Amino acid sequence: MGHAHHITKRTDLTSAHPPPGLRHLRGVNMIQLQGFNAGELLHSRKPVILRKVKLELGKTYDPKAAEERWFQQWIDLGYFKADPERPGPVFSIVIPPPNVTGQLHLGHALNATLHDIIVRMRRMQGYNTLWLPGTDHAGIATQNAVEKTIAKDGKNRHAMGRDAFVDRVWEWREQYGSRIMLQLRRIGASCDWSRERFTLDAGLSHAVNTVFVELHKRGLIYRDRRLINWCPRCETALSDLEVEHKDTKSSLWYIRYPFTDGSGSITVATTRPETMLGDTAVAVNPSDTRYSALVGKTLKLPLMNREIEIIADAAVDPKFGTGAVKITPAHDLNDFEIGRRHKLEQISVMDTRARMNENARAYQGLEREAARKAIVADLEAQGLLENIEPHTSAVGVCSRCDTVVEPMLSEQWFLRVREMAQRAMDAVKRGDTTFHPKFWEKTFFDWMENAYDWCISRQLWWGHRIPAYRCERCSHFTVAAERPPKCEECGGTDIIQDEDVLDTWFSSGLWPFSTLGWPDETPELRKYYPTSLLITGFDIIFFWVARMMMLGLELTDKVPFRDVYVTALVRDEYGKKMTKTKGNVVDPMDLMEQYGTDAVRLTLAQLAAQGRNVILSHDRFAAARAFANKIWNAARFVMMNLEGAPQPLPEPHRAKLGLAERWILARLDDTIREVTRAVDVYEFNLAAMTLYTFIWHQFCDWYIELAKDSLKAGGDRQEAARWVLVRCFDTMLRLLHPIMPFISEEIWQVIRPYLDDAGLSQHLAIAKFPEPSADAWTSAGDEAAMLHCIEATEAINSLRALLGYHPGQRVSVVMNRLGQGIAEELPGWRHYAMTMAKVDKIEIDAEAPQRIVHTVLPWAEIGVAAPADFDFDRAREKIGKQLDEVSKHAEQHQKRLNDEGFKAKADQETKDQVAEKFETLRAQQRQLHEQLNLLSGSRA
RNA sequence: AGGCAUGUAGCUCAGUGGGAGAGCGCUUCCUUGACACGGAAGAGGUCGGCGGUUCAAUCCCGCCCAUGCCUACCA
Repeated sequence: MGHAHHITKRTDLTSAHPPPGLRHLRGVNMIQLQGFNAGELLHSRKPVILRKVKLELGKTYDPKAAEERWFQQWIDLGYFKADPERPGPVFSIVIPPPNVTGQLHLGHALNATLHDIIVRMRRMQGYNTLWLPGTDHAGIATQNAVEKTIAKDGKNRHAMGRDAFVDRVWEWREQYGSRIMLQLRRIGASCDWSRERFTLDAGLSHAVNTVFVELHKRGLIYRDRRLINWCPRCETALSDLEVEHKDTKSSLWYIRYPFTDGSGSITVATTRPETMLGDTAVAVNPSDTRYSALVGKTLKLPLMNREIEIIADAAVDPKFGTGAVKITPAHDLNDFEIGRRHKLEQISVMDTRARMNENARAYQGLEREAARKAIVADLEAQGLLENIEPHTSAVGVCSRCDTVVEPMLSEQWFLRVREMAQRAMDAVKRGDTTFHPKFWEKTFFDWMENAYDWCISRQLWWGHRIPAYRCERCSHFTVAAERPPKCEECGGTDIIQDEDVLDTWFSSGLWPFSTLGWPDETPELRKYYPTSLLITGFDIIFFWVARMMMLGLELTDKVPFRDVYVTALVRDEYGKKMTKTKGNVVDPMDLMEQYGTDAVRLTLAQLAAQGRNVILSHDRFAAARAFANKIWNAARFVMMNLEGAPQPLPEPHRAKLGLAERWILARLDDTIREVTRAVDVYEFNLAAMTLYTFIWHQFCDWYIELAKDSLKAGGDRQEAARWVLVRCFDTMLRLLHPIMPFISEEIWQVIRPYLDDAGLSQHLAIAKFPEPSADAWTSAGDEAAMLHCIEATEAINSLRALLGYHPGQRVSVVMNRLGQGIAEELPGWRHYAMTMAKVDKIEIDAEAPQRIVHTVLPWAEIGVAAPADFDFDRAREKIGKQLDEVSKHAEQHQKRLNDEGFKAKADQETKDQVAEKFETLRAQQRQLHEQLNLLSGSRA
């Protein structure tokens, strides 16, 4: 609900533009394709060639038109299809498969955006690129979802029977399984959609069976009876990872256990009185002198009248409770271990739904909680309850249904992980696989070092049936990919397949190679495995990344991916995790509707800094939408000025480029370098920021403004400006395309006819990614000149505002005390500054007339004539402030220069720099003093 | 209980061993022929605290505080 209010609020604030439904009334962008219409293009299955595009652009960018226009064309033309036969460097990536029943949430949107950015960039850079999409059957999650659904019709899976229920789940999958894939297309994901996989596919199931049989043969998969985590609601075993710990307020009960000889009692403290029915000992620490005399004594277990012994075990903490612990090997992992050491009997007192069983005698049939109450009451009645203390402990609950997990004795299949974990850690230590950000490697190692064997069997119906066959005669399990004719142990033919299925993460763990055709040596496997990169959230490093590393190395002898980029977790604007129960889930589909897909993608890329959280704010999306609109309008400007221009535009001789042209082309090269570098090292936010700043604050704010004159001038200047505008736009759009694919393609198609068509692709989606020019566009002198131009412009504008000039009014400027070389460079830029700051004349070293307010730059004094009614106190205030600032800095530099340590230890280059800077600041300081005096003189 | 991360402008976040940045918000002015989802000019910060290393620390190191997350078999 919270977020909905904010969306509404934002819409209200910006009511200047209509809600999405009414958008068509205002700035609809109309790109008319001669000979085709967009509807036809969208539905055409045949390759389409765009010949000529005429532009009639509305004032506001309409994302929907572009989004509908291009995606289907890209697909139809097969741009995203991977061909293993194609030569060239490889970039491959498999999607973290979303659950079939899921729909796109912001985590997916972020993830897909980052995938798509790097995949599109690599594709444009000429890599043989594969992005493989697919979904996960998500065993327990999906089964629970379907159970909930059928419960509404009063049905349950047991009544339906296994086959009918599984059919029902498949129906569900048919219904919802493709929803999230369609939503990924909406966000622009350039996957090879012809290679979509599902973890229960025939191919992947074959891989799963193969792996199970192979790992069993290697002795890594085994069957054992031990204490496992059991969800009494789902009625299945769970892995350690599927148990969440929640701090729960409860009590610590102190219970007296009388000695059988009647000589007194020992008091134990427990958080689970109901399991005492299964106690088979009481343990104390061997070094605990309070109890050392009692070890070996027998006790009468209250309520059960069973004899148990006092034993000594080092695992007991003498400081907790009374230092004496009741031991229930069948219901507590710690007790299970102690029980094994002391060969204690294991008495299970609950059934699979956590109700007390026949071993609980009088309490049989009670739920856990009811049994607890009854037992505590009975103990109290017998005077055996010594004390009750409040106590908070971390209770394990099922991560899928929140039911309190019960440690249960059960026979299950396990995967031995220690050796595989070691190998995975070694691979990361060697750098075969690298985590980004690096600190996640520590998390990975921590878990790997402590990994227990993985319980991989589940008492569920939805999943990969375990390829093991139990003999009815001797109970031996024969493991085989196909149903064996007879028991391998006794030769009995009465064998049935294990009812259980595999943990869903078992098949997910094979995903990077099973999707490429493993165990067959397919061309895809040869070409694309190991994959280049895995992008995923940190919440599944253990569940998924670790398992893929272990299984990949074990089965293919290769790491499954070279790099792992761990994304942050998307949170709401209050920093809270988004959950359905909190109702703070923001639907990315709504965001795309409201702001446009490209704006959503840009925002997610900007927020994808290498931290842990991505906090959403609607203002960010609005800013990204404004940016899209800015680009759109820049395109309108360019197109307006290409009226009648030749197609393609001829490239002007370098000598005909003005300073502004050379400067913007140099900035463009900087941008190419920075964006490429940033994406290479997965700094998506930097790539986004770099483009944003270049396009808005360099290209639009400066170059477009400076080009206006040239465009009006005609001739060579017009030709050069047109060419530079188009070249910048072309390059910008190519750089932008990975982040904002729709608007960039939309505009690129319009400017495409003006580009040099040698080797030019039909669509931006497969155009070549830019590389910086071989030769620098600017000299050092050019750079200095433009810097001075910008500083002068800003200084004049600042003075204009101070002096209260109307923005349209032209002013006259005087420049005094020009620094070294300024007079020579000035002719190159003075007209730019005059345009940008609305100046009608600049006088150099003019006889300073009265009523001029100067500002002092390090390389010149710039003055603007004040209007007749100007109050000079305001100017004095401003100059005074400037003087304070400069004095402060000068003082800092002087202090540093006089510092003995600095003189002795700083290197010469630094010293020279500081000394030079100090001289400049001193000069500036003197001039500002003079200005202040002059202003005092001007007051009258 | 351990581990990891974070702490910079009102908000959301970049950033760097030598003069503190962006977006949004705020103030003032402006509909000028691309764009008011715009333009110009501003205000606003002891860079969480305390120590240390260094000629020099917002940045490196240590401790502390706050917040978030993960892990954990104190019954």
